[in-house]
Amino acid sequence: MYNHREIEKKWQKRWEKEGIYRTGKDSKKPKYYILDMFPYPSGAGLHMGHTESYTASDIIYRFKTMQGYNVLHPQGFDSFGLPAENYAIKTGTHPKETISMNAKNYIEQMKMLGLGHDLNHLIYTSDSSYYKWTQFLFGKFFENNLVEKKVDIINWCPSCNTGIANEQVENGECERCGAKIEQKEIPGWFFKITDFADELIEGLDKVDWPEHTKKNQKAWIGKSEGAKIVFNVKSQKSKVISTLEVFTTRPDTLFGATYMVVAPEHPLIKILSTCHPREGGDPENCIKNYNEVEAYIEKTKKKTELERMEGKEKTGVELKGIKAINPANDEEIPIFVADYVLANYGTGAIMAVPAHDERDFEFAKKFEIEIRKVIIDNTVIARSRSDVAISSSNNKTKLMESPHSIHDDKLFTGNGVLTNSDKFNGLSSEEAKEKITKFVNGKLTSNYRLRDWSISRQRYWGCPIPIVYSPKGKAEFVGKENLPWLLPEDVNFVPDGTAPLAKSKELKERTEKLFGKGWTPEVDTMDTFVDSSWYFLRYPDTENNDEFCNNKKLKNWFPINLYIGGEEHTYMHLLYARFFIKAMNKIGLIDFNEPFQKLRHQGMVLDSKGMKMSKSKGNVINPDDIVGKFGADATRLYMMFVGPLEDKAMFKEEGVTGTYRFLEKVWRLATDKDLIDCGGKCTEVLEELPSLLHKTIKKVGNDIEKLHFNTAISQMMILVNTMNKYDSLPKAMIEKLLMLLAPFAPHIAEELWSELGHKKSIFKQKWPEYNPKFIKDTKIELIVQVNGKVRARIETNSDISENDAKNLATKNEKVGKWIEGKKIVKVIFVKGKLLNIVVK
RNA sequence: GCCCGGAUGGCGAAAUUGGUAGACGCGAGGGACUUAAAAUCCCUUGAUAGCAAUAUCGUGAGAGUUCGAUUCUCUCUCCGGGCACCA
Repeated sequence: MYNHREIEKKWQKRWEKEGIYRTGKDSKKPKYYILDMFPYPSGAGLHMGHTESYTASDIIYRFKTMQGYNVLHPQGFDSFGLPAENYAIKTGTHPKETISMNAKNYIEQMKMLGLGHDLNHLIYTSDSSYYKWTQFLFGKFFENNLVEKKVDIINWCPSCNTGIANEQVENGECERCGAKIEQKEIPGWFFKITDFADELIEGLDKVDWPEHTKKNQKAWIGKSEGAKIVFNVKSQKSKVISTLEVFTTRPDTLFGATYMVVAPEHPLIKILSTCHPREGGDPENCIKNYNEVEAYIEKTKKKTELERMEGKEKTGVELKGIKAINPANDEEIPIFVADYVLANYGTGAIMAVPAHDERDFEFAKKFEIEIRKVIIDNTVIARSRSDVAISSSNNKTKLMESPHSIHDDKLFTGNGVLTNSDKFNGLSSEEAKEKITKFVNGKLTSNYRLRDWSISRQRYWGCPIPIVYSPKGKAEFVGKENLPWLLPEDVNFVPDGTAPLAKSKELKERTEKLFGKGWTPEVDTMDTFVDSSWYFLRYPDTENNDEFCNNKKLKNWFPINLYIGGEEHTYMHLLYARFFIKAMNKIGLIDFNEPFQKLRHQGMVLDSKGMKMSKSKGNVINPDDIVGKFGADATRLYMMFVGPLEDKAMFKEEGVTGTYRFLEKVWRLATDKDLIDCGGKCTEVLEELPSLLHKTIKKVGNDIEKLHFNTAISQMMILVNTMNKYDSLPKAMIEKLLMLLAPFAPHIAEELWSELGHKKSIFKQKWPEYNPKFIKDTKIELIVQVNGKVRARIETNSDISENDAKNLATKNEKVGKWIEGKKIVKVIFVKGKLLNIVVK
């Protein structure tokens, strides 16, 4: 009787004792690095999503090992982060303890699932032996000008009392706590990820990632090409008092710019708000309606992002007393402040071309600003031309005036041909972009949606930023010799608006002791995404105290062959990690520039009705319960069988029954049948089996390689169902089956393998090879179609010729019915498969 | 609104390059074994008509290309996810 409880425990113990999961050293075998996204050790433990993706990577690990690779299959914990800190605030338990307790539970669960991670080389990002190197890398970035401190408008979570990255804002709410995000100007550290924007786009071309993931990441970086153009700003006294730079993707429409807009946060407003004679200005040289403008700015500040989204109607206030000069035609145009222009995209100011931009169009109509058409729709021209040809008047000027009047208020946002643009008339948009930009001394350039990565967090449970400030306020790296720059222990981290580390006496004293009186420590900690941006570099060399990873090991193990994890990490983790690798490559720390050669996602695991699992809904399924009931092998098998890895999976317990039954069948096959030891002559013993076995060997191998685990399992089911029909079976055949099954259901495979008398683990066996000789079918069912419809199936030899097939088919009674009295127009023959007779 | 996915039986799904639609599993129905039940085994299971052989229809809808379309092209509908005034 198949008793999963007994055998799974037994083998888990034995495997651990024998250390079969340890990565081999200085192996001559080729390397394979399979990586899981490491978990945050939460109190809830592993969930079904982990079960799915970790099983997938475990199958790959065991398969590649059996194929003769030296496989690195590590695991660790992303153990810094808010939940443990919040829990500490609530209960007083130090995050360290929470983390270690939870991690212990995770490890037990991973063992329970039979996952073959090398647990002797675990990583905890909150361990000083790890974050020492996070700090080292920060120092390297600092020295190489890849990180800078700047005051910027950042997203501020008033509940967490900390700044957060753009990527971590959801619907205007904090991703972690749900509080409404405010915009706040605070100083903080930023990684210069935007320096790598182009490389981050280009690098995607050389990695094997899902196409949609690449597309999404590219869209997130958001490159758009256009020009930067400077407008002069003058006062009532006709004096140029300032300039306004804009970014536009449509410099070809410059002649149609009839007003300008600055974002409420734009510095120009402040600069022109007060015009004291003392500052060389006078009241005639500034914004005359500043009170009104200020009121508008205050109003937008109070608007939450949600409210801004709801009220799509354009609002704004004209900056009275000043005008901008359109550099193309020297016309004076009004300047507005309006919240439809964003402070942190482009230059925070736009030239508005209402005739050719939807938003500007709306705004201009509301504020009654001139809508000047400067581009004509090509396709309309083409149409007009033919109209004109009919009326035999092929005059270009006439064409441009009618049916499109120059001052009409139709909106057209596409590219076309220029009009009303002085000497540029008649040029295409493409040509004009370059020429007009040059004409006004602008610069063709690219702009990105991607922002620099704000990493400062005013939290306790994170990696301390290894920076100290001189008495004059100059920031300096603490130096490699002072790493790890320890997270202080004497901190009460209940949030009160000041950064927790600022309350540490020890940190302050440490800083003064090492650097001198008046020196102060940086009190912010790093975003936890910094920790997870390089963890995979540490795995090959977790014990190394002198380097983050030994150079030889870096050369051996990277890039990572396969990375499996959720699609939700496309914009943050996967982008940040790629940035880290590119930055480190630039500094010369590593010699590759893409970390993850191949990436695959696992889909979400939903409940049986297709709902997301959540505590509040009470529909969370705990892997422990399922494994307790059906065993790890049946659970693993089900998670893989339910559908393609990347698809969403609905978890149904009856489904696990199915894979459990399958394992019982395998068990009986190996224990109840007469096993024949027929040496090399097994193929002669039974008719259909050798062919099916070899087809199965081929399919299972290919499917694992493609991560099509569901079809690999169904193929094994077919084999088992067929084998089950026989009372006696060649022992070698059972053994091959067990080897195929081993990566999926390791415990039962190992148990039966040892029952068959083997002393050495099944995972030390070489992956079976198939013999093409047995795969080739000699007999086939030839499909005969008439006009594309299947009319007969004729058993025949697989190598039948077209002529023979045709004769066979036309003689066939069933086929005859359909071609009788008709003329055969054409015959299509697909060798070994199909014959299609086309009749009329 | 834009971007990215997806849509195949009662359900999860499968289908090399355009070539037998529905493999495999679940569920359901029937049968065998059993005093009985569970377990196991066998049969049936896309729809319609028919005792049956068989025929017609059928991969979200509509069109197109083709001897032949789940697969390729176009248009549309619905569902899921992401982004959201990106200049």
